Amino acid sequence: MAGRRSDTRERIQQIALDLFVEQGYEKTSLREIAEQLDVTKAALYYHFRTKEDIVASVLDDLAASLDEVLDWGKAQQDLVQAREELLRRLAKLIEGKFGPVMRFMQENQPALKHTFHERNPLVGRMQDVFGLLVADEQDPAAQLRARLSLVALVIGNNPQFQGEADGGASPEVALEVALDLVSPRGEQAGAAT
Amino acid sequence: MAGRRSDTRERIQQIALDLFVEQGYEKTSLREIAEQLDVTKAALYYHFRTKEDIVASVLDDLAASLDEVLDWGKAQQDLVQAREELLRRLAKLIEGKFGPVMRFMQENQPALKHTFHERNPLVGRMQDVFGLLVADEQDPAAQLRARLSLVALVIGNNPQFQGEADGGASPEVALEVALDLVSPRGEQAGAAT
DNA sequence: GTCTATAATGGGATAGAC
DNA sequence: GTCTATCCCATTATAGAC
Repeated sequence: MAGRRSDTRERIQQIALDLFVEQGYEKTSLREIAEQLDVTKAALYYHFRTKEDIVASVLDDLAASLDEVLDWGKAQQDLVQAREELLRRLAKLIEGKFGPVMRFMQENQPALKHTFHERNPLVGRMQDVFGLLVADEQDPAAQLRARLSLVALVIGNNPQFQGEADGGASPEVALEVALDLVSPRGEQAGAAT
Repeated sequence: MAGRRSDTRERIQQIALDLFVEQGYEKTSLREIAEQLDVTKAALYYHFRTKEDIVASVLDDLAASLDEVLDWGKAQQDLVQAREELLRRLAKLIEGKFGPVMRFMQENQPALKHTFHERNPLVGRMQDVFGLLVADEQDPAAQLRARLSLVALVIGNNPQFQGEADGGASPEVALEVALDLVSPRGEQAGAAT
């Protein structure tokens, strides 16, 4: 499915996202994106009406994939047991093609808040993710840990951080740390995995 | 000390930083900063040679305060015991006037990497902080947890996140979570605090 | 120490040919 | 579907008066 008719649109999404992650959304100009694609600015405007729409389309793609995970999670009866699998599925997403998008979101929060304020399809879904991930909604520490578990996955899959570690490992380590953050408090030692 | 002669420079730092955190570094123009201060752009250029210098001066202030904490930490013999106190001192910094700067750093990483690449006085010091915070340098998971502990402090002190939590607490919760992240693995349950 | 006025540059976006 | 050429606008930064 999806064929290959006019993959230019996808090439724009990929190159643009890479540049946005590397240099930031505001610092990256359409001229720069066009140059890397060997096309002109006007060509970009054929595929996307505005610069913002490029980001919006990428965000929509992530939202769609996130919905699959969320639908699965909401259908589970035993949420305590589902939490671990939920985190694994999120990790798979971040290890795959959505790592850059997540990193973009984490490193460009002002742009997301300011330029995409209400048009961001991820805010509500992130709330849902945290809702599934956290055991006791009345426990602020658990709320914070749930957020940190996602941060762990994103940081752990960041090539830059992977280079720093002596051991070298990372996506696996990130998942291990993330799982520990959402596992019930008070009785874990070295179980799971 | 510090008197009050020409507090305009400090007012610029504060207002500018607030706007940088709120809207992002690139989206905030000097005109906007000047308007909030009821002065003109040219006035800013009397106190700071460039827009970048405003950020640099704020970063330098944080670096100086960080050095105090680092000097104390490096002087400790029992690093295992010092780790907890180290984190408390960092928490104090973030609870105080440096919360916005830390949030700025966390939410504007592309700008910091791109525009301040080698001129950022914090990169080396952050490495030092993590070096003190982590027990086993060969353990990638511990490295990641050390980084997350700082993220926890910053997020926990973010007013926006404080509003989300039902309980309401936060700086204390953030410290609790952060401490747990750097405490030796495998034998903690609910101790400390 | 702060102002007005302006230079110089680069950005996003559009019109219309091909 | 991609191009050339152009418009309009905001930005950083400077010059020089007060």
